[in-house]
Amino acid sequence: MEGLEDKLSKRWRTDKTYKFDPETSREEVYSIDTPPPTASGSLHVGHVFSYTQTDVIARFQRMRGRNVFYPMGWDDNGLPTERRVQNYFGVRCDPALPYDPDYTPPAKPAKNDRDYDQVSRHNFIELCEQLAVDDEQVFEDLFSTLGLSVDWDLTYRTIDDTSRAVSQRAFVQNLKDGHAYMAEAPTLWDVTFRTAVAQAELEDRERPGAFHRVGFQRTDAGTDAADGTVYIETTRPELIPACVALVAHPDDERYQPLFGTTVTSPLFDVEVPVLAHSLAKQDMGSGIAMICTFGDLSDVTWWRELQLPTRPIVGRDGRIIAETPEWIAGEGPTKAYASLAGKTVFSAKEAIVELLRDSGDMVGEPTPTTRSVNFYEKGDKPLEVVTSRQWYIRNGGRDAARRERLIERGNEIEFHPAFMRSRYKNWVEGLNGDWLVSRQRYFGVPIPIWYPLDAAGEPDYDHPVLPASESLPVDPASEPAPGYDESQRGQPGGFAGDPDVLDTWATSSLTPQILGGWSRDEKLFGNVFPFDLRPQGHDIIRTWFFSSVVRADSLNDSPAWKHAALSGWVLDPDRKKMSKSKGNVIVPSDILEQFGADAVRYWAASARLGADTAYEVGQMKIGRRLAIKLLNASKFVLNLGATRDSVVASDTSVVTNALDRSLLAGLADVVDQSTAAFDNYEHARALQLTEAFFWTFTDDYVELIKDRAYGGAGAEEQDSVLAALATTLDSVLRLFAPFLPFATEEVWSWWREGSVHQASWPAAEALKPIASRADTELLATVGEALSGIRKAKSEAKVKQRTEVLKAGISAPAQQVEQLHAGLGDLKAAGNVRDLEVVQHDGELAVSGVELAPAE
RNA sequence: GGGCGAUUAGCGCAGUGGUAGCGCGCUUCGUUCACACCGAAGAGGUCACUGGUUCGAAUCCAGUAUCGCCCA
Repeated sequence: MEGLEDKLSKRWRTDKTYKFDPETSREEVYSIDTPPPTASGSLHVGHVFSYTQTDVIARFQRMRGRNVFYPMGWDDNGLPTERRVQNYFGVRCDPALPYDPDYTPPAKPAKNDRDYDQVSRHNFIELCEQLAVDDEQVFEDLFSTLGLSVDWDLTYRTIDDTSRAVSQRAFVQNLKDGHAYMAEAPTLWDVTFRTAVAQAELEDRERPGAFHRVGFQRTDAGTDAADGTVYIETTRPELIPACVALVAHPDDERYQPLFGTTVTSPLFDVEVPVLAHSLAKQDMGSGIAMICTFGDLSDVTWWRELQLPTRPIVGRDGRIIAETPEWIAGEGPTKAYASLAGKTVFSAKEAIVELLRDSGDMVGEPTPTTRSVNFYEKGDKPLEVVTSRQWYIRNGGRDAARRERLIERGNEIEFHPAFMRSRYKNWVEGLNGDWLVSRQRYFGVPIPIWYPLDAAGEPDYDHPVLPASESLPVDPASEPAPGYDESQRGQPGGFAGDPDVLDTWATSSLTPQILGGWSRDEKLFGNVFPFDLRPQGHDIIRTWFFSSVVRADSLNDSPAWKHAALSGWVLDPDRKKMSKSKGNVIVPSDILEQFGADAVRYWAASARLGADTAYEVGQMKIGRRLAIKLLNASKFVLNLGATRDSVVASDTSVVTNALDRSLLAGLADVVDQSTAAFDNYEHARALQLTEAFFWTFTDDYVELIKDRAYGGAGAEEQDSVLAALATTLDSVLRLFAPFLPFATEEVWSWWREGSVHQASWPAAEALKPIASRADTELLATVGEALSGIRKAKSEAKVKQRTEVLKAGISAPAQQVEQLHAGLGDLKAAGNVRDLEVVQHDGELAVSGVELAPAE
């Protein structure tokens, strides 16, 4: 096994074994839209696992005669790369700095990120590009060693010129068609990364908090003197200055009398209405809540549906806005606000609790509680909701008809396994807003938009300036808007470039368009789109899968793919998800080195699609054993004299022996079943079938026919055996080729021309004439008898080669016939001198074994 | 709280209506000219639980429990 990966993967590269032929037609093509991995992330065993499963399918389709379009790309666009570049080089982007063409990063990054080098946006992007290329080489080497049958000539990057152009073109197209729009709206905001965050990037986390019981004064207290105070319980008292209303459930009798009245907020004396809304929870706290702009997504819903004013107090830096807002007036309120201004929300909370305590507006002590809080999946501070101007793509989140349409798109795609479709459906049904695609970052695809500036220098957002399609990709931060000169940038009457980049998903959702040649090579696009296969993990159905469906629907009015193959996850042996923090991550290059690619592939391919699978070294050892067994058994078969010419083709008359016919009938059956399994995207089943057949072949058949193969029963019998051996080896190599590409290719090279990976998938047709007059059970029966003889020797604790002087086999009539057909082979393999077969009802049994005395 | 899935031998898994399977591990034996990175043989399971449908259920239905994932 050693050395095969290196030798053969180089040969495949040189010979362009996996090259896609562009001169083709749609029916010939099998196209695969692999989600490009993030090369700046760490390589983990999950990559090896899922990419192997895809490759197995690709190899099968190629052998079935399809022109396989199987590119690999690198998703090097976006935050993970930015982060890695910052830490790797010790730099930080300051977009205000000018470009320094001679810049070199520090030899060693500063320990504290405060001391990182400040670099211009252009320099920062250069560093991203530089590091991404290095990272990608590591991935490519690994995938080559693993034996992925990717056409490396088609490699792409989600940040390269083509991808940027396609991404921008698609965005402009969406904008023209009304699928993209700009809006000023409450937006989930990560204060650490200073960027907006989309619904798909959200994560709920449990966080400790505390209910603060705070009183609001009724403005009609004079008329209803009983009690002029309404108590709310809030976990975010620091947002009291942002309060715009109180809300209770319409059925809540305690508060029904208050609906339509107003109250004033403590400390700030702002008058707000008391309103009813069904989203308010009667059993939560005191049953009445304050609505702030904005504490969380419920606030956003209330604000929108109850048409409330906006009173934001949290800035994009996560701090309370410094200037006193206009709605806070009077000496007391102004002073109270001043003591919060500029503080983080955390400090502001402490400060306001003190104020409320002193003023007596807070009753009792805060009650600890746990609540779930929105986080950006990559962030570690709770998200704030801020109002800002952002770009959106319509995804059905605000439009039920469109949601239905996208669910229907999902129904047009065949999921493997089928139950995964409900993940998609559930996600689409649960959407609550459009897809926010602007990101306030640097390393990404720039939003290809400029805005005219009016006489006062204010941007006119209603009349954005779009680039011409042929000028893409563009960078509005460094290129002037069409029809303007760079000198007019930022000048009254001039223009401004949109400073943001697109969400990475806005580009990665376009991999079918990027690699299929959309808008650049319509002939190619017509031949590969919609893609036959989308392989991916089930965890990214809501992100990658969904966003791709959205784009293909809006741009191409089509589903993006015909089939989706969802891989499971790799779990550690304790069935926990592997993660860096748990320290249970396996380095793929180590296991490839240790067990060999075929062995690792065997482990990955023996898992069904969708099945989460334990990382198991034992399974790789089995794979390694299988690969070695295949090499050894093949060597043996070929040394017996089997050649290419021994393989049975149209003339099947050479196979005269019934046992040989039985083997080939079994082979025909395995070919049929394995093909059906593959067609059904059940590669694990195909592997299992072939493997079981192969072990029967080596353990029973090969043992039985050795004497005949050496010529012990004459030339005709020998020819029959050699034909059966060669035919079986030929098919078995093809059946195993998708799983064990290295071992099968090595064996193929010993006796055949070209590559097994360009050979055709075996067809049972040629074997049908043999199978039709064969007894498929014969081999199993004779094998069972052989086992009986071996057992007698095993129990007598003698060597297996010990001669048997005399033995008897009793079996039902049908099996007696089978045993007679294989009697010569059985006697030779068991080294039996005198073997008597008698008919007897009941199970086959070996008895009366007389062993020759030990020497 | 909602959705989806899993539960079969010590471990990892296959098995969608007809006598419970595979591999590892374990026990015993064995270096015959393909293979010690090996071979042969063997032991080992109330198919999570409770009901139901059926002549017959690991398999279909309902419920329960435990675990996992996704979403609130």
